[in-house]
Amino acid sequence: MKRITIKDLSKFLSLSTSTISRALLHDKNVNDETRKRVLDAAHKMGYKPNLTALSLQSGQSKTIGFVVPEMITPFSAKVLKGIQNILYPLGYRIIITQSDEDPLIERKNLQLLEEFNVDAIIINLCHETYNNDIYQHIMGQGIPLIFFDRLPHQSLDVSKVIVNDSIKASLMVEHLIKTGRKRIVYIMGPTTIRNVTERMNGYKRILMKYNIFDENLIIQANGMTVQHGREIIKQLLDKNIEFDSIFAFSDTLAMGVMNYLLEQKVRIPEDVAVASFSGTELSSMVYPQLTSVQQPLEKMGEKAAELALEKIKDSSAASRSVIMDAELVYRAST
Amino acid sequence: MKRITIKDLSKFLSLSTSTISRALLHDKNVNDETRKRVLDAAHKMGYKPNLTALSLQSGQSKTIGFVVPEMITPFSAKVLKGIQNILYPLGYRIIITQSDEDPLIERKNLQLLEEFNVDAIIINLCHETYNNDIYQHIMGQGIPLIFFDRLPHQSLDVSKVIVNDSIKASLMVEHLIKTGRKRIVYIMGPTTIRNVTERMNGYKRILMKYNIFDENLIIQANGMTVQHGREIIKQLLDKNIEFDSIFAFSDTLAMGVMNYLLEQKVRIPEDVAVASFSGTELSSMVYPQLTSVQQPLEKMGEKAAELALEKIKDSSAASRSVIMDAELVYRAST
DNA sequence: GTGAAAGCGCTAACAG
DNA sequence: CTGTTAGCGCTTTCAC
Repeated sequence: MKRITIKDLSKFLSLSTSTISRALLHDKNVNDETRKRVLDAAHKMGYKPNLTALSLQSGQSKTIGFVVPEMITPFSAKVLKGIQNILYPLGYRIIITQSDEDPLIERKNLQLLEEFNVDAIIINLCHETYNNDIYQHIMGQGIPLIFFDRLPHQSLDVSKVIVNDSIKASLMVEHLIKTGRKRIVYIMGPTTIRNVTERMNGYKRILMKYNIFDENLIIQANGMTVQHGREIIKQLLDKNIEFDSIFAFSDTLAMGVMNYLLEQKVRIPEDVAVASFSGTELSSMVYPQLTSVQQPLEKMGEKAAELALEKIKDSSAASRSVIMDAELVYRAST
Repeated sequence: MKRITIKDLSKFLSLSTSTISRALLHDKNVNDETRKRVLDAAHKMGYKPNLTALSLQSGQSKTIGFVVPEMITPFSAKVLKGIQNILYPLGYRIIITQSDEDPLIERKNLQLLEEFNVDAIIINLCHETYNNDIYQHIMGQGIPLIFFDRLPHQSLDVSKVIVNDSIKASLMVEHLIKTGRKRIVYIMGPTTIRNVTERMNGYKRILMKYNIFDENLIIQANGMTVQHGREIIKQLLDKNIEFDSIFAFSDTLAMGVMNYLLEQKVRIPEDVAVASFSGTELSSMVYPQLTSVQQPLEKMGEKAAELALEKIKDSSAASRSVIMDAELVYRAST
């Protein structure tokens, strides 16, 4: 019932607590015999170190905060997986907070994590600039901040993990062109998200190269949910703008687009091809299965965790930007 | 940079740490004047209590473990939201672990949480019986275990939160019957999950009532992913078994079924109606939108958190089972 | 109404 | 190689 402590072991073995501690920590300054006795007893009595005591002692909470804009899609869960891969074996706890795409909630979450005294925060933010002051504040408190996917606008000196949005967007759009599409719509999310612009740049560059760029084909959704996708494609159809394919900023936008098109008896990909950018399981869960730029989310999580550890170990370590390679996956929608 | 401690305040105000502590805790044994000075200074200097120290002192980690089988669907995230609603304002941390539908990983996760010294664990398990010994062990350590959604088989004395699977399954199947369907297939998941059987019972009962039960129409998928849904419906078609509708155990199974049917040019719902049981956003993200039994996931999370708190406060509190009401939501797939 | 001292579980000087 | 002591930040007796 009650947890066994070092003190219990010390009484039981008639050794000082320090010796027990040393033996447990595999300190060389312990007689082999003694160490064996201690380890045996610890095992038999089911000794488990009290992490709270360790935290207090070391001044580190051994806790990492994870802040994400949403958990409706598997996106964040995938990244979390990667973070857990690295951090759980090291005895770190991970605390997750969801911001619901609301900078104000994100703000609260960050404050909460500060109270929790986390050793570092890994964050995918929901608005480029809104919370810059808090990011600064957190970092001022000596808590490393690692960004992934969506970055803050102002070039804070932070470590980050991203994919090369622009290039991969180009390649995906080029894929559409090569399959004979000419009127390619880019459905973008809110421009308060850096990647939205990055992917647009890639889109624009390749279309210009092929001499088929038409700025009327860039349209902006008010958000990034399936519902937003439905709304924006409806508007597009209502305006009678001609198009033969869609490049959507996210899987969810693409799903909304596809749903609405299918309802209108538009055939995918025969009449309209659809491609997106993301990398979640969603793209292979829908009908038709969605061609998409697949980000290595789990790996990104692992990398982010490693960057966090670097900063924890040495708070003056230089910030690093890791750019990972995303993969184009062609499915039935194109 | 460095966190302000009670000691800092004590030096600054020339008061003992005990007085500071008392003032901060709104103990009556403090002069109003003094309290005001302390509170002011604490605020100005940005004092934040060190939760780790509090934990060590109180013997409670103020941390709750959350164990889920998967985070691909928004199911767990929704429940988590509810848990956070209750627990974050109270200063509790929440640690999440994913079991990937693998009892062995679940086992590891539980052990991890025990190491983390959590005050309670809220769990949605992945196999009815496999880890019973660990559940017992955890409870033996005085850590309350709260189950939701999927329960352990052996009737452990634990608090739990569920919906009335059987009744709602009946109602959903009756909805299919009332829209003219007669050959209704139940696609079930692994029977190592209690709800699978529960929902089957509901399905069976109503079909028998209408005198159209045919046990050949109960088929079992090997898992619960979209892919499993695809495989099982393919088998069904290959076997040339006649059917006009599907009641799927989960949203993901239903999605796999729908995808495959659509690929085979089967019309939904004209040729085959599809309904499922779950309650995640997925059902309105797919085409056609999926009729589904919607569970009040966020509320379930809140309830589970409350049950956990009850047990934390008074470890001898009686276990409670909360049965929540699920709602039938009719969409385009039926 | 306030302070001194002990203790939560552990590690890390410092002695010996 | 082992033991003693102090201290991480906080609350909580026990004195005064």
